[in-house]
Amino acid sequence: MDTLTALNKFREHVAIFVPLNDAEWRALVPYLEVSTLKKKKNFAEPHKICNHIALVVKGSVRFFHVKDGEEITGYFSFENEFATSYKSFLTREPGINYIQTLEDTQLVTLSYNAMQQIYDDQLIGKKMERFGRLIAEHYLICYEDRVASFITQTPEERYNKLLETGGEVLQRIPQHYVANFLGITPVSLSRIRRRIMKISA
Amino acid sequence: MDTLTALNKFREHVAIFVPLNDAEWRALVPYLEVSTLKKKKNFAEPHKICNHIALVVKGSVRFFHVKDGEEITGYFSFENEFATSYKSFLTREPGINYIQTLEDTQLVTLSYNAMQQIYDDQLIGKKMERFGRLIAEHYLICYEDRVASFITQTPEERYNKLLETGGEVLQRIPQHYVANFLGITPVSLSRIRRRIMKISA
DNA sequence: CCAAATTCTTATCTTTTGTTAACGTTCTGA
DNA sequence: TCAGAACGTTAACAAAAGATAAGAATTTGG
Repeated sequence: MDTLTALNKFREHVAIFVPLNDAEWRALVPYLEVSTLKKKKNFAEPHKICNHIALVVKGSVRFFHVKDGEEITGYFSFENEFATSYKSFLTREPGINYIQTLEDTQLVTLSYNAMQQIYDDQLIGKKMERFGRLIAEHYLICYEDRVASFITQTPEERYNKLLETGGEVLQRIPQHYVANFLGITPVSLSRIRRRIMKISA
Repeated sequence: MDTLTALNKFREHVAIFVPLNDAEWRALVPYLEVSTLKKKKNFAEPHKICNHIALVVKGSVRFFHVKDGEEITGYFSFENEFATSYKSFLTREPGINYIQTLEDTQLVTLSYNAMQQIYDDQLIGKKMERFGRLIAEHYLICYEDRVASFITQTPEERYNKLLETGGEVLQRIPQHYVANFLGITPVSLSRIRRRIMKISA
């Protein structure tokens, strides 16, 4: 995808939260960067400050922790979703997880410094504050649901819910990543699937 | 606590995120409400839209779901912490959980409508957009950590971490609420505690 | 194209958790 | 003040999950 198309995808996606007129868009563009990462390249790493927030315009990324040498996958971002190691990005402290591309992936990114400049911009500052707020609120809601699912549901219930609602993850992601995402081991997910098979059969 | 003291506590707490000068504060005050709830009163309920965000200036509240007639506690807010059923508040859809006072509690609240008016206010709109953003970002980070703990840690590890870091919850909250908070049953937490006792003894 | 790596399932065994119930203690509200 | 409710622990059993390993199928990368 060429740079212009990528930028336009970004504009479209931002418009879901705050529509920008042409003048505002022109003010924003200089802050944006378009980058392409090959498969299995890191966008964020532990012990490093995550300096960018990215919109995935093509491809996908995976969030994971490494514990005792094992990768534990926590999240995914597909096309038209944002990705950043939020805590590290916001606090300017080293992060604790990887964000890695699952395939060749194109990103439109904003650096932390660019973000702060934008917030203080005369023309678009207020609108972008709102944008930042709405993005944070959006992901806050996602996490609220997710924490609720960990507290109120069994792994099997979480998987069933994922079957009902979530398409993309189940289609495009290896099952052992999904297991981590649900908070269980791959072996355990395999057993849950068999259990469900037997019941519905 | 009298109304003026409560409002000043609110101002102080907001100042952590965005300091307000006197003119700005005077513009904000008319939107604020101070209310007192007796112990075990609901601030939010399932099937009802949560219309307010609250700062707890005195007392404490507990978030919980009800599943199969059982209460499952997910969170607490103590003094100088905000409380709202975020998803319901933001999406204007009925919530799925209770928020209930644990003791006689005093709150400074903002209604959803007030919030929207404030965001569009000429004088303080931009600053309050930032405030809303920073609050959402703050709680987003809390949730990011919490989800990571569910994915990467065992219940025992989560409890040990809580012992290290969290004071207030452990001091002021019945143990079976803490168990829910950790994603396990009260019986299981009791066993974990015994296990830890034996090791450290 | 083929060897190596990855993925998923299955089995076995161990550990942990859930469930239910009992018991003593503490708290609470009428 | 006093009876009932709530709380924490423990026990016994069932269910589920973790750990490890083996094996088949698939994918991948050189």
